[in-house]
Amino acid sequence: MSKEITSRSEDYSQWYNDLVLKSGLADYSAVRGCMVIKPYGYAIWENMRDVLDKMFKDTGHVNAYFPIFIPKSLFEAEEKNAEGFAKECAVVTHYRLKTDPDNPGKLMVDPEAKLEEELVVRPTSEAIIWNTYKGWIQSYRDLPILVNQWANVVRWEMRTRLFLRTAEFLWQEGHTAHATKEEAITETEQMLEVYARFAEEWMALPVVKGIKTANERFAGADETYCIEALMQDGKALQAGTSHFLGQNFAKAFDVTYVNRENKPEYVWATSWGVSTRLMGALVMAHSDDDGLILPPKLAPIQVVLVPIYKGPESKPLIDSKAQEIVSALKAAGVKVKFDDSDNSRPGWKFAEYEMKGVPVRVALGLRDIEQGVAEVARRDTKEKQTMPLEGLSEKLIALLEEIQQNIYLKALQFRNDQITAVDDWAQFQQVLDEKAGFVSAHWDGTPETEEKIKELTKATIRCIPLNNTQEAGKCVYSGNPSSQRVLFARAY
RNA sequence: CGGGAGGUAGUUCAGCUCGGUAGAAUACUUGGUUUGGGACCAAGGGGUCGCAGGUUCGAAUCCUGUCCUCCCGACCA
Repeated sequence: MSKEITSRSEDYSQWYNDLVLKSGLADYSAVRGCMVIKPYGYAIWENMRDVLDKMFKDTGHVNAYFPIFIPKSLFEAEEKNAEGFAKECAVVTHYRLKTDPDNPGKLMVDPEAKLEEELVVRPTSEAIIWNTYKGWIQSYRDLPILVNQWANVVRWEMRTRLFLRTAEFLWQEGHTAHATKEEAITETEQMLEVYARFAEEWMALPVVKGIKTANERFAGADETYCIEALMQDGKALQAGTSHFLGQNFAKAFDVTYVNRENKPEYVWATSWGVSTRLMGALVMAHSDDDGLILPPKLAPIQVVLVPIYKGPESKPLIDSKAQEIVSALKAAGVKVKFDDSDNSRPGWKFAEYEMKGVPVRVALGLRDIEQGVAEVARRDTKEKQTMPLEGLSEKLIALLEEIQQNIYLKALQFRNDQITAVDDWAQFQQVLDEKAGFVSAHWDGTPETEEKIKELTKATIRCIPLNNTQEAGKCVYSGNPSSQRVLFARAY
């Protein structure tokens, strides 16, 4: 059939592309580097968004929306931030088209309609937001400001991959303003914790919480916190970041407040974000050669019910029994689909829903009904079992929870097996080439060594884990003294 | 942005070397038989050959340009 997926062992990249395209998550578009997120993929993103949005609100944040266009003069105000993004900015220079006199029926950019000041299409919104915050903040009584926005951003990437790196992507960006450094740092850490909890409890994706080195830090931040996940091919993926921005943006945009002593102070800032890249992480973390494996808590369809008809007279009986099951599951809040479509047979449906990663499939035929049972298949292990119809919905709900737990534990074990402590340079390279995953090694703390290691092995320091054990050692590359191990990996 | 590969029916692809007016499988539509792991029979519809130029009596095929995708590299919070 045309739905064949390239196996992971044959070509991991192709496997990923096949999965995304053939399970109906996304499509390529007519625009370079930009994808169409299809309804099935968008449904997963909506689930992620809804959960995160609630978590943000539970921690005191509110949503707002800022413009997609940022005047160049605002964008360049915070120099490091501007420089960091300059190479990948889309820029609007004109505001009008006109018919092309030399090419009937075609349009051209109207040279008369040049903007006085170019508009940068936001690669991130710190500039426009801090320019706005200046007007919102006068006194310590105006702080903190805890705002999040759900938006699209554009980063003109040279090489794109579905979900993992696209020119346009969807994300949320939180931007907070605080009176004190301590409060801002607490906020940064709190949001990292939110991301980690979301990844582990909802995506079933174990992550390492850590701090980025200066080289890997967000442009304009004093400190970047991150959650790092490991994909099945042993490459690391940065799944979310939370930045302590210090007073950099407050100074660039002159945002001050007066404290209780009526003295002006610069405001402290944070920003934090996760994007549709999480979709890529979700796909790569759990899925297999037969298709997606989705964690039940984020799956658009948690249970699919496939009827097995036998002769036209069986349909009413099977349908009515199926409806009972559907009603019970729906009443319990389970997202269930009853696929009674007649244009494909059961075997085809089985394969299709496996491809789409639906966690649980229930098959129901005359034989089952006679015996008062149904055939239940779980996607994560491919195991089938027979369950009594009596109390079926409770059993299915328990099974969904078990699947959620199982794929997390499986990913956790894989991740833990893929952290290798290494103490000499030859072994460092060998582990990267032959085993991949995270390499835990001593580093002398200098950007030069980090750069050199990247140049030689393509591995970067993914993070310095939070609450890292302090132990004396020697840098795996330079041999200089080091006080702790850091995690290296080749990354997406 | 450099190197390589590709773009022909909804999809996967053949046809291109050697120019002669478009083909398979599958999907789709209709009717029928079916249904416990990707059903079968019969009939039917569907493509400005990525786009734009050029060569030619004639271009999917040859030439030029351009857009999109994949792989590798450089780049990337």
